[in-house]
Amino acid sequence: MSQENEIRAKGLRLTPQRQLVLDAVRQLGHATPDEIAARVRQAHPGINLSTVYRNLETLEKAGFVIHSHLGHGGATYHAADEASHLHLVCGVCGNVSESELSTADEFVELLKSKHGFATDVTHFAIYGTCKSCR
Amino acid sequence: MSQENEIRAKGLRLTPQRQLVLDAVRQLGHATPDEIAARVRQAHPGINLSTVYRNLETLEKAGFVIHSHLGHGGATYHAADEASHLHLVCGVCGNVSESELSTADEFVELLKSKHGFATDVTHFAIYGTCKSCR
DNA sequence: TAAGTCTTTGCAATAAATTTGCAAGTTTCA
DNA sequence: TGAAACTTGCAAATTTATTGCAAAGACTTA
Repeated sequence: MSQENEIRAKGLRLTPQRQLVLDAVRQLGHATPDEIAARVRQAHPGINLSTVYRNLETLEKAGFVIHSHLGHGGATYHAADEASHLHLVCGVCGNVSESELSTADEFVELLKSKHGFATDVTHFAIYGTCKSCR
Repeated sequence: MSQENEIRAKGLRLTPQRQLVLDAVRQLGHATPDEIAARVRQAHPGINLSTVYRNLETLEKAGFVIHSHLGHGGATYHAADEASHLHLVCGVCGNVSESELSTADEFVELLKSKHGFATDVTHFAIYGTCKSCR
């Protein structure tokens, strides 16, 4: 074989569906399983939603993608190697904006020193009201 | 009438179900609609889940309770007048611990000055790994 | 306190988001 | 290439939450 695929390199089987799901997550930035399925269907119309769910789970275990909780409902996925950031969700307009991880540095430090808690600030959204909705 | 009930005082009708839902939220601290229903059933076995949902919604609009997002799924409710706090959810053991609101003061300030974002830190959980799971 | 009015409840049906069982189809690797 | 292990598609089952309605209950007022 000419060049090792990254998915195979992690000991996973390479299927078109799996590769497409990973590609879609990378292209979409933040996306729900449903949005990811829609994207994959552009190249591979027959893919089943359950296949998308199962691949997201597999890809997350392998470290390719990460999910976080932005809205009031389901998870959204993004590529693990994408520079990560805080998600600021506006409760009024529903918009998701971003902030650098470093914004939370002091806060994370405090939680560690006060409670011994190792925070992953990217996993859940920061909720509030954005500038323009105030 | 002898003494005004707090629920009636807000212009809501006082039903046993409604009072029991409010009581349950207060007693349970953080609880999902399902847990609340289970608690209410101890006193009022026939209550329907949809009644619980509708009352939680009504009680939230009236300012008695507040929901936040702790786990990976649904909302949990707590009394609005309970001293509020940050929710620290451990991804390993699933435990929810608390931290004072003031822990986030600097962080909230930063988000405001950097992005004009008014944060409600109680609404979503802070996710990470707790002391004993590290 | 009984009538009238508006709200709430229980129940059944529905909806949305996932998850699971399984048979058939693929991918790997010796 | 062939056997073993893993994946997929499909349908059915779950879980969590919402909605329509008719019956029951709470309130108000005369």
